[in-house]
Amino acid sequence: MLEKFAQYLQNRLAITNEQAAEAVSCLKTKTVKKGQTLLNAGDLKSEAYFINNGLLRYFSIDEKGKEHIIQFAPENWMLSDRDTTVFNEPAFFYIDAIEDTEVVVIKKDFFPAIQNIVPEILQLNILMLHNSIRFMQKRINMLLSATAEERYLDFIKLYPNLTLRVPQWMIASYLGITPESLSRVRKDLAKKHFKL
Amino acid sequence: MLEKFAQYLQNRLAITNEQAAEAVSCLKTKTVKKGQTLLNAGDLKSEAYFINNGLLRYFSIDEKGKEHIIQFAPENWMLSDRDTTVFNEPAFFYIDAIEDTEVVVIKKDFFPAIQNIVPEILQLNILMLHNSIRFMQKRINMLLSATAEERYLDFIKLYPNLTLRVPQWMIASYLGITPESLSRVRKDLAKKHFKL
DNA sequence: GTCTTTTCTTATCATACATCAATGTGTGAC
DNA sequence: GTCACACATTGATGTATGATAAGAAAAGAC
Repeated sequence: MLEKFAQYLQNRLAITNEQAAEAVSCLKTKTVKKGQTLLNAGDLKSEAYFINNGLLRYFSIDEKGKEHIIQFAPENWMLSDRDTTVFNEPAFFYIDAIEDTEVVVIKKDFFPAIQNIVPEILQLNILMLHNSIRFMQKRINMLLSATAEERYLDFIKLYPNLTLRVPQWMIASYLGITPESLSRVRKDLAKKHFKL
Repeated sequence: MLEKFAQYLQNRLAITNEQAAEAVSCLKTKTVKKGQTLLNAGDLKSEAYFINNGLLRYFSIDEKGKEHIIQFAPENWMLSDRDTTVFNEPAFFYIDAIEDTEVVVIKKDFFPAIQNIVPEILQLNILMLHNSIRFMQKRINMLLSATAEERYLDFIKLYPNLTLRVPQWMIASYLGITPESLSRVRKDLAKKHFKL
C-alpha cells in the first residue's frame, strides 16, 4: 500500500508516475491495531509516519497519569515526534492507534534520497511546516482565549470527520477539559438546538 | 545594522564573510518605537522580521478586546504571521514593540535570492521550523495540563531573560491567566521562599 | 445471545481562577 | 520636585470547570 503515499506526492509535486514510484520504492508500511502503541516517551526512534488509513493519536501523559492529546492524525497526515526524529533526543510524546491503522514508515534517510529525485520536495516540506505552525498558533490562541463551548464548536468546525470517529473523552482531552465537562457542553448545545 | 543578521547566518551556515554580506545586501532595516505596531490583523503584508535588538510581541485581540500573547520575540529571533507571509491571506495576529526595536525586514523574494548564494539555507530553514513546532507542542501541552503556577515556573525556566523585561500583565496574557492571578501566584511562591 | 468493559451522562460538591473594586507603587513628563 | 498614568497588589465575591460517585448506554468478548 505504498500507492497512497506515491499519490500524495504526485498531487503536490509536478512529477511523473515513475518518479513517484521510485521515490517511495525503498519505504515500508506497518500496521497497528487499535490501542497499540507506535512510540513511547523516552524512545529514540527516528521514524515519521504517513497515515494510509486509520487514525493515530499524539499525546502526553502527566505525573498524575492523565493523558493530554496534542494532535489527531487521520488518513493522509504525517506524524512524528520531532524531539527524536529531527533532534535525536528521547521522544517527549506518545503515539498510538485510535483505529486499526496502516502507516508508511519514513526513516531519516528518506528525505536526502528523495531530494535527488525530486528537489522540489524541500519547498513542499517547508510549506507544510509553515502550515502546521499557523494551525498550532491558532490552537494556542483558542486555549488562551476560548471557553470550553467555544473550543468544542471550533473543533467540530475544523475537524467534522473526526468528531464522529473519536470518542468524546479524547475530544475532551484535546480541548483541555474533562469528559464530564464536554458532556455538559453538549447538553447545553442540544438545549440551544445546535445541530452537528 | 545588517551585520547582526549576517553574523546570525554565518553562525549557522558554513559560509564566508563575503557570502553572508552578499546575502543580506538587498535587505533593509526598520526601527519601531515601544508601543508602535508592525502588523495588524487583516493586513496583507508579506514581510518577516529578524530582531536585531529590542523585543516584539505577537498577539491576538478577541471580540471583547482582550489581548492574548502567542509569542515574544527578542534579539536574534525571526517573527512573521504565516497567514500573510506564506499563504497570502490576511494576517490573523498583531505584532507590536514592547521595547524600542530594530528589525531586519525580510521580504518574500529574499529566500529564492539567498538560495542561489547559499543553498543550505533551505535545510537550516527546515530545521528551525521543526524546532518551532516542537516548542509549540510543548506549549500546547502546558496549556492542556498545567496549573497557573506550573505554567509560570515553566515560563521563567524557559525564558529567564524575558521574565525581567516583560511587564507582568503580558506574561499573564502569555500564560492564559489574568494579571491578578499571576500576582497571587507570585505571592504564593514568595511565601514558599521561591527565588528567581 | 449474555456478560464484561468501556464510554457517556447526570448530580452534587469543591476549587482554581475570573471579575470587580480599591489601594499601593513605580516611572516618565514637565 | 509633583502630577499623571501605567502597572502591581490585595480583598471580596462569582463562576466555569474539576472531582467524585453512581447509573445508563453502548461496544466488545465469548
